[in-house]
Amino acid sequence: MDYQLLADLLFPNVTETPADMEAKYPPRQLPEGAKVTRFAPSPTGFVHFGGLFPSTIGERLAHQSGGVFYLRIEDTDAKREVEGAAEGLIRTLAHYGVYFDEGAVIGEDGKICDKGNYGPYKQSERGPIYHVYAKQLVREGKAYPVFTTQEELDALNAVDKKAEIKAKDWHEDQSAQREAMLKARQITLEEVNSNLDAGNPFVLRLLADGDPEKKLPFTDLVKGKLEIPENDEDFVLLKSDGIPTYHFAHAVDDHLMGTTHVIRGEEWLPSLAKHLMLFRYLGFRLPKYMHIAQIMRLDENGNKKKLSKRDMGANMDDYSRMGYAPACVCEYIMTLLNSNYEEWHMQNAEKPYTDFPFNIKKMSSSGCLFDFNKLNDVSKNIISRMSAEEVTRQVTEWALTYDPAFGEQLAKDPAFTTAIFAIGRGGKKPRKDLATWADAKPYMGFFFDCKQEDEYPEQFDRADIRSALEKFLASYDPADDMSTWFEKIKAVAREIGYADDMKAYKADPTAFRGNIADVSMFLRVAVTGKLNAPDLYTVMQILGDDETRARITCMIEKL
RNA sequence: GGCCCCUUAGUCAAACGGCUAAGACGUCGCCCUCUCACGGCGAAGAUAUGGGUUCGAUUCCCGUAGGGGUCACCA
Repeated sequence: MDYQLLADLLFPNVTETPADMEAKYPPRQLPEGAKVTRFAPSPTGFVHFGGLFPSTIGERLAHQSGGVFYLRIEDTDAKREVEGAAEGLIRTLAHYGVYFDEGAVIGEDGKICDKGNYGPYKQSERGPIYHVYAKQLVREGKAYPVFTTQEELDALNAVDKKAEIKAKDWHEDQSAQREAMLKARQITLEEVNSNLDAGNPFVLRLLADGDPEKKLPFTDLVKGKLEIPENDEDFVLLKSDGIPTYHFAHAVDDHLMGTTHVIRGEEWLPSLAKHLMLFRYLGFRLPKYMHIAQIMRLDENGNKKKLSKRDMGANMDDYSRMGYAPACVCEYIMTLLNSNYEEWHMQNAEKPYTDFPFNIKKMSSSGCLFDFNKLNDVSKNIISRMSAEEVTRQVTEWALTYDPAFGEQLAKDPAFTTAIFAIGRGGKKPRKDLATWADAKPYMGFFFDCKQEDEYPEQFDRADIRSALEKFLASYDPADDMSTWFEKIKAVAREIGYADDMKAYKADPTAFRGNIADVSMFLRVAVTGKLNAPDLYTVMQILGDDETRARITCMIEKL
């Protein structure tokens, strides 16, 4: 077989050589130790948690080392591409602090464009580059074409691959495939010519020289030492439309773009042997690999499953809707990424997570379950340390989008809203009431809208309650300081036969009709409509004399 | 089914072969307390399993089981 002739037949228009490519995309000039990483999504939908995870790692590693983090759009499957997905991806990522130095960016016109010297950054625009290397492989006898008629191709496209594979017998299928592969390798120049003349499309397959009986030692930065069987599958390099498969594009792009660390999900581990082979065939230096464990969820049988796009908590846009602040999600991700993050954070509470020295060695090699409990805890801590102004701003912004009526109430008087969120904030032991912005309404909505959410417990005499409210009203003075205010409540308690001191009450409960906590509760329900609320003195202060009295009066009338 | 990866409490996880196996979240109890929240104290709860190597194994090796992933002209 004359491989040079075959190469010219297959790629008559390719005149450039790999050397030309190398010259066009020279190695990056970066300081020692600088890492070049990328996020390479296929634009098939929204960003999900499982995508934010590796992109955060890439961002951290690159920026922490003075390297480059770039975005490459892997749009080699036109069938699955979703219009506008890439733009959405970039915006969502930016929302979570993942920004790119280079690659596909959103231009002033709102459309995707390139930034950087190693583009194009959309794989669909890199066809000629792939073809240079494809031709080279053919020239060296390392790749060969397999022709298909248009009808066969249509039939191929029609079947649901995944369903088909599940249904068939693996053994039988494998030997059949192997046989077909061996046969396809025997293609002659005559056959190539006649197929080309007939206008039949072809795929380019790699001529695999591996023996799966032999194990290839490999060190993954996350998984550690691995043994992978050599690849013996003549996998597809170029699809019949001339567009590369992931495998081929990965090798060419990450080589030319100078990626030093390939960060991807562990679902790529089974095809790693293919990639090692490709890099070897192409004469490319191998990047470091980090195969990170998947984020899992529990299925209905209690088994762990890969967190997939349809799952609750997968779509990052859901977090916005649920009212999680981006900073909280980022921190939660950091706790999953590096187990010592929390410890560091406790000692460096005021520093941003980007100051944390992220360490590859601290990454877990096993998949973790997504835990809303933990997210909420992380979230409460962060929000508890925010200023009242910041909370007001963010809650208002969230509510205006997802609960407009409430949002407008919050926005009407920002000083009032801020005063509410300032309750119990700022000290060493701040309140932790909010995990999400959506928690705000149940927490402090009563300031705007006093619904009777909770009833007085049955055991209390309505006459006692009425009497307590009336007596309080008679003595209430908004100018009182907190202890005076409380003394007055104590006085009310005594007057209606309730204990004004909890210790005295606990010592002999039968001596009283109730206690000071009960009296406070009478007031609380009247003023807030709830059994539980933040400090009642402050609540009354914020509500103001008129509103406080109005609410208590209203309750007295209802009793 | 073949191959690969993974396995310490419900969850996330420490413990370069060496105490009584950390810590955090969650759960429960007590304290503080005008309720809630915060905070404090405490409790329950784990090395999947069987062998080996070793004075000694969560740690190293082998088997088993369980879980996950993957096996496309998808990424």
